[in-house]
Amino acid sequence: MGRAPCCDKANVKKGPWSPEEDEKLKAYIDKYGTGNNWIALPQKIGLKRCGKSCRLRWLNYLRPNIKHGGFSEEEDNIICSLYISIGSRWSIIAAQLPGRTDNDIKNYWNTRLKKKLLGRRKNSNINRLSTSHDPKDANGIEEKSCSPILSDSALERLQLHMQLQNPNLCFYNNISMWPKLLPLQEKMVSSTNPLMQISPPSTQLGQGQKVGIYEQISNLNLDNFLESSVLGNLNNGRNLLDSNIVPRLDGMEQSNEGIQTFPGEIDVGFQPVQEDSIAEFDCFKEIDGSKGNLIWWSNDQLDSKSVSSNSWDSTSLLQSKVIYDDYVQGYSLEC
DNA sequence: AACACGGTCAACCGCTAGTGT
DNA sequence: CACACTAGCGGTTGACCGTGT
Repeated sequence: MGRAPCCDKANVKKGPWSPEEDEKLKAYIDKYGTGNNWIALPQKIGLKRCGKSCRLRWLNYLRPNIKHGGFSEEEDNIICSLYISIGSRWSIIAAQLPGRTDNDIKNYWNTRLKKKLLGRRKNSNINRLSTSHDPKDANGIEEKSCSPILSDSALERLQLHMQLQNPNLCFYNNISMWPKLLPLQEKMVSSTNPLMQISPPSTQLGQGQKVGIYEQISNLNLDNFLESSVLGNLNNGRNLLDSNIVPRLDGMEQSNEGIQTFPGEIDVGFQPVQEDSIAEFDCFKEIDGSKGNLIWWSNDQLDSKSVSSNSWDSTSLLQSKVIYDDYVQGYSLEC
């Protein structure tokens, strides 16, 4: 037994809205409001439309102060930042952009922004994938393509991750991009965190360089880092980059919220140690030539209602694992 | 001029969470 | 507690339009 339809589809008009329909809907809502019942609304007005359709039309088009098109560079950066951080939570992203609808942002991302950001990177990534794995096996027999089968979303975010890893742009590899830690913070971080005492061979210091928290992070799993930053942000209500952070590398299983443990991987989590200390964080400038800042968002900057109402926590955990698996699958030497 | 193709965007669809009974 | 119903969300579709051939 299927679900009952929300409306009588036989008597419901579909397709583009006429100006008359718009006027009816707008006039009614202006006068009476939605009455918190979209299903009943079209009958009251005398519109042969589904309630859902009315709602969508109002929210995406008729609502006051709606902006269409003409996204500013600042808006671009906000969308990019949030997409990298939280993925396709369009409603959350839209909540940060007054006058923009989730539908608008979704369309804008899918049709323009994604291409703008990924387009230039695409070729180099393809090259990397094709050259990093010999298409022929030891016997010279051409293998079936081992190109990673990534979900679109995972691929996009992976590519953006890689974009952030660009040696010329990435803050992991570019010390000048590292956020400035307050002296006290740096001291706290280095004195309390075992990670800071671990200096892998790859982190030999060059002149004028320092090994700090961010370089240590760079030796860890990138996805863990990014996903943990998001999880730390939303699950704990604290922002990795707003607060000070302490990556954890203690080899112990962690079950705390916001701490992810992937099989066979170093356990990486982040603990805020000083919430009122805000590190400067402008390291994502000029990604793909953009002059603006990419912004990492703290929980209080996000609409916590929409976040929580979206069951974000559980899905993000799953999603991050999927992305992580995709990443491993895609770039595994076994491939 | 006619056609093909690709980009854009409004609208629809199906699913899920929340709420009321 | 179970069920029904609704709002809201993200993915997808299809019409429209501009551009290239």
